[in-house]
Amino acid sequence: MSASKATGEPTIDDVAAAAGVSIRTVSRVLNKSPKVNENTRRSIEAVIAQLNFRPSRGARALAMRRSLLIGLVHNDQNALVLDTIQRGIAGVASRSGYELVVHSCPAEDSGVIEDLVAFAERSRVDGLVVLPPVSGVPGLAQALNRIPVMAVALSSIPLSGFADVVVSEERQAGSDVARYLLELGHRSIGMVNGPVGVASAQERRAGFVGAVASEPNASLIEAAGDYSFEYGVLAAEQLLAATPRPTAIFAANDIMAAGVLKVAARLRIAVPEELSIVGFDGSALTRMLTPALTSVLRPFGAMAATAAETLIARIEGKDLPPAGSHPLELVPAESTGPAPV
Amino acid sequence: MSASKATGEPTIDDVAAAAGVSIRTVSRVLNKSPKVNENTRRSIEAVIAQLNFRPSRGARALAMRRSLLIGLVHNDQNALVLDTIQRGIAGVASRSGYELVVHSCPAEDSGVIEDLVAFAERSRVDGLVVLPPVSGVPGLAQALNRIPVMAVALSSIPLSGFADVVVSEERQAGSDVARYLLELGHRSIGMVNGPVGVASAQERRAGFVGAVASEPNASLIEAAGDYSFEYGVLAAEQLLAATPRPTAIFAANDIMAAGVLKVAARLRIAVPEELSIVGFDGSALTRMLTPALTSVLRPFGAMAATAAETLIARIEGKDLPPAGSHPLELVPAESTGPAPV
DNA sequence: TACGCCATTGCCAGCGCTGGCACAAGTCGA
DNA sequence: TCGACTTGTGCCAGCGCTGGCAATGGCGTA
Repeated sequence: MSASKATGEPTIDDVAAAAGVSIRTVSRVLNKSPKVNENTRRSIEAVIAQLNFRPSRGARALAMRRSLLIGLVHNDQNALVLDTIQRGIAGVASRSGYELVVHSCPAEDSGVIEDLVAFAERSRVDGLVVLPPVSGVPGLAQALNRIPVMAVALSSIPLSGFADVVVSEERQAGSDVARYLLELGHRSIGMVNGPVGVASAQERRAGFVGAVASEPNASLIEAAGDYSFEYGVLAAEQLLAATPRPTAIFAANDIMAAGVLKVAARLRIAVPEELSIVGFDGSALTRMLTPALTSVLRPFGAMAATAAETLIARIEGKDLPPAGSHPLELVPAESTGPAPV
Repeated sequence: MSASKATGEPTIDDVAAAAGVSIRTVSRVLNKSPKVNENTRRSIEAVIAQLNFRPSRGARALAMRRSLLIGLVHNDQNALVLDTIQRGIAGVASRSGYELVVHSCPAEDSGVIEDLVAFAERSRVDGLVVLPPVSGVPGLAQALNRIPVMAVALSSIPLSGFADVVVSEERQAGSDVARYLLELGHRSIGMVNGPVGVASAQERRAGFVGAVASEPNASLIEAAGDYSFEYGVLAAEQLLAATPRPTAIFAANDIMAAGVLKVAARLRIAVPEELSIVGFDGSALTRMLTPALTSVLRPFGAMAATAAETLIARIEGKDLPPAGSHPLELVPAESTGPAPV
């Protein structure tokens, strides 16, 4: 009954004793139950603050049959925005009493599902947030059907089998980029695509391709990509060897755009005078490159927060309107300019 | 007694029943206790595999009076290497039954300690790994004295008050960079320093400054920095306005080096013909810049793994020899060359 | 005045696991 | 052959918390 039986930490019993109520009432306060008298609540809260009491996560998890943990799964393709995303999720999660457990996927495709399932079972998280390109792995949703899973930044194409995805307006953004380049006078345009399995990349592409096609004089060449810098380099070498050489290239993420920029420098093609380059993500990288990269800003923090909110609602069995879509914003910088005459 | 009382998950009781032993013996197998007969162990492991049983983290934590959670604290200065570090920690942790909980610190200095203490109490992690520059916050070690804390990438200077730090050979690396630049013929040299509170940055600086000073004809100008890109830009503007203008600049991390590169481009100073630039960290950024950045590769994954191993040993009360130091490697790339004549 | 109802609060029984013993069985030297 | 060990296993008692009731007290209403 007295203070801190084993660990030295105060327990709910200590709080109850000090406040002169039963532990059940303290528990109600902790869980924000409405069935507690306002005065009682206040006095208990005062005792909690005074004792610096924190409920034991383990005991709570055991009694509630939940772990109060949310998992985040990603791989290093997201390195540049990982912090933003983690912050977005952790903020929402901690407000609801959850903590964020992260797991990096192996880089290779093979074994991703096994690895993820093992992680989910081992860590006993209550729900999972998955970032692309991991979320594009076929069969993932099925393999993880024991717990709620949210995918961030997938498009509205229900390709992936996930019940819940946080969407952003990829198609619109793709067509925005195309129109921007067309208005600058570009007619010979290249595109470095994102991974085939990632739906958002496909929507982005669809928006871009559609808008370019609407201009009769414009031609488009595409190259495959997987979001990696190396692939950006490869794709750029391919595109810049084409005849006629593109005067503008849209890369599906900033990292591949950096690869394009790198190749342009090596080939002594002036950016933006001879070649305009547009990236995607609006990551910190855009500022660091020379010239600074024109890119499409994706609100990763907000998207992650939305994902976390929806996920927690699902875990707790609440109904929440489906997450609305997030707008994307084209941010012009130094890497784009009028088409050369 | 029968299967899966509440959550549908198999419990240790199910395993014990199926294997025809008591739950205590199953528990011993789970905890790798040596006091189990080899045959018994094998048959229990078979049942565990067959039932796909995973011990409940909550129950385990409650009974062991530990959360089996390790916290990682960082802020976005580490964005580029965050994934590597998380992977390094998570790998070691999961092998020992721990999971990694991450927390991003607020960017502003004020309130970092309060935020961290709140996180540590709320999440009930068993131990914490702290990355710089967060680890350089004065008073942090004292505030977190309830749980073991490891700091990664601090130097051997016991400035910070942490009992355990994973060190790397910062001083040596600093002097390596200096000698490298001196051998290339540079005599007018600039340095963009790291944050004042971060001991590793100070050691690095000491090694660099000392080695430059050993060359009688060499002169050094320094500028303050805080690891951010913006500060790299500011520092570069300052250094490149000096007379005589430095022919080489060493930045305390890659991100600030990117800022220097940016300013050089803006001022139309050719790199490396007129100005050599050396970064620090060996992050992915080095490849993405043009010219590719000469940098010092820090083995973040290995350092993180060492930190995790030592931390877990401390949590479990084991004795472990203090973490050895990690060597750093200068990796020449395109941003450095002979001093202009 | 008696009854039913609502707002609060307390009691009991676990959640699934591990620590500390006690105990059964086998081993060995005297 | 017997006690003294060693090895392997089982039993009991929680760890700190929450869920489902039952219990309490105050009040309006018939």
